[in-house]
Amino acid sequence: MKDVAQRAGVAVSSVSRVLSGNPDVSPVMRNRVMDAVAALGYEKDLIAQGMRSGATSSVGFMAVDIANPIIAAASAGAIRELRNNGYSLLISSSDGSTELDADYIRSFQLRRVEGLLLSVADEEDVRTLDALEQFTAALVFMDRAFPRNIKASAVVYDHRSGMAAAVDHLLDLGHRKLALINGAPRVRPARERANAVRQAIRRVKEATVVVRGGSYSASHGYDACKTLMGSASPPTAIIVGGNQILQGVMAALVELGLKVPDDVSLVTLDNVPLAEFISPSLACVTRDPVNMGTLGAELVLELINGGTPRTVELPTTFVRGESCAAPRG
Amino acid sequence: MKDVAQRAGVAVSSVSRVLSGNPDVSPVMRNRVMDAVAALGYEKDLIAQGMRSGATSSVGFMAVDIANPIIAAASAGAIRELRNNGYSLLISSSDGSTELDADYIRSFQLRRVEGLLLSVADEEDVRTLDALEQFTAALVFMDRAFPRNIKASAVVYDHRSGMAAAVDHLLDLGHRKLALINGAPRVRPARERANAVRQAIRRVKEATVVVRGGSYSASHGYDACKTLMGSASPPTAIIVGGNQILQGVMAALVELGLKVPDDVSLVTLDNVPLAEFISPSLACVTRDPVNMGTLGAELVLELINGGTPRTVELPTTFVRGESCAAPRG
DNA sequence: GTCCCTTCTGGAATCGTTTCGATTCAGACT
DNA sequence: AGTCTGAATCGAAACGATTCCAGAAGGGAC
Repeated sequence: MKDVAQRAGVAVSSVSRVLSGNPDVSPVMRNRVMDAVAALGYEKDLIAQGMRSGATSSVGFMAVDIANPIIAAASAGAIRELRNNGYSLLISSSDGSTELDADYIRSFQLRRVEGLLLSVADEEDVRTLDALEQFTAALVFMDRAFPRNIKASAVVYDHRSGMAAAVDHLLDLGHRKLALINGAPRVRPARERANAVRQAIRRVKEATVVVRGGSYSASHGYDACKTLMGSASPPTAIIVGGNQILQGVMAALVELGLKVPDDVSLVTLDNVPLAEFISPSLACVTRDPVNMGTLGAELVLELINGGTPRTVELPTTFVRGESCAAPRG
Repeated sequence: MKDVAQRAGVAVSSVSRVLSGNPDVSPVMRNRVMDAVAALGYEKDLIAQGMRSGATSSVGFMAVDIANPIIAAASAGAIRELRNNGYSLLISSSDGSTELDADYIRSFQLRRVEGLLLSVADEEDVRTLDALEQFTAALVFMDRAFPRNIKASAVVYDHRSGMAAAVDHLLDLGHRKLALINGAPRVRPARERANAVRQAIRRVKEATVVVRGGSYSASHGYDACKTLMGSASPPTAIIVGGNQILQGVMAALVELGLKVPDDVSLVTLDNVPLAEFISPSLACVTRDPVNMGTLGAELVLELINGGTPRTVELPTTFVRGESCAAPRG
């Protein structure tokens, strides 16, 4: 910029005014500066701008696992929305480690992001909560609960309605012994699903449900499924709380020689792309993950521009499939 | 930092020295400064540091579609590796738009990233190439070819060996009319696959292959499959060049009432998580996408630290499946 | 006591912008 | 001619850190 000023024979402040579209510049000045800019191939330095203005035009995105298709889709939505508003996205992936979660929050803070979209690995982790309390920029939780003292917006799914519809369907088919193989109970979605299922089942007096919490992993699905199906009175229907878990469940069912839906009915989560070609087709509770990212980005921009925190709820839908049938006998 | 200096009764330069681990500080000075830092809750400003030193400790990641599971997995690998070296990752997703590609490259440049990992949407696009020539930081291409005049490292897949093995298998089963429903020919992987298939088929004189290029989309797969199978002499085996394309192909086959492998054999790409539960099991050419991200990150760090550009090749493997059988008759 | 050397510390310049107050100058008015 | 106004421009300070240079102590050796 100094070079540009020198070449144009003007002061750096004038160059800055021209480049920032300040109206107090004469046409002749504008031309001289623009010529010099073109001649020297000058490019502004966003770092220096950010340093001066305090606005880095960047937002952080904290995911448990960016390779998870649901989260990847959400990030794609956020990237799009933020790009349209001149913001860049810094992404992290904690791989489920709560220490990394806390570290990342601090790291984003040091980088002076203007906002943070996050799905923490554990809502109750002290280190994470500490880091969040220190955090000063805009905060938007994605499908997570957070303590009152933290001022933040949130975008959450209405897991209850989708789950309730699934349970209703199973009850209507005649199932009375259900099981939910759930994810980590320390995050909102798993809690909501468990609560929804427990509540929906009350409609039929003699119906019962077993909830098996664990991690969002194939191994948890595998173990839980084997245990459940090997018990004295196994469930006639299983609701699977995550696409990773599903893999383990499917593997376990194959090993046990159990057929879906003949031996056990199955409801799963988040229709993954090729699932429609699995036979029998899988009944599932779906949602629009891209939307979560888009909305999250909108909320964070709102906060950055001085808006007040608010929570937005997105729907989930139950989709029937051949994997659900009346129980035997 | 000024506040810290004032509270400790020392100069800012001394505070900086203490905090940056400069050996020229007395223990008493160190203690006074550290006390003041703790008392004031001081946190360094990475923006200001970056401005002064020119090192932003950030790297860009440019994907065609971050929601694609392969790319998402690669980004997860890159994030992990970069995090371990103190770098943050800025992610973009161009949704296949070449203009956005060029814009993003410039945007990363303005943000002074120290390196860029990228998969461009079109290797030959002029605007993209222009932007790349202007780009001054470290450059690592992910499974893309690039012109000689651009100094960059690259991590590429050996698509040929996996594809050749697939073709060999089909030829051995007796197939003589193959088809490859391919992605966009303006990027390396699609070109490599097409070339590999054309070359491998020569082993058997009377064998032929039709290559149908297009986009990496379900609709392309659907259209191409319908056209191919509706032709006078349809192929007896189809190789599908992408997981999005596969969806369209599967849908088309269902509509046409064609059974795999009875009516047509199928080889696909990039075993997606639940594919193993699709019946018949899908033969596919697989690779390790996380590795691409990890290696890409290593290469970019190498360049940042003054290393010379180099290209690393990763293997692909053909995995047999029930979707391949001898052709009818 | 002087000189030199080492060790530590302070002050100032610097990175690339933006912005504020000051300055210049042309033209209008008295 | 003198004063005033407003537009256009300039110079300098500031953002928050790092780093170089100079200088101040302190310790030994003579």
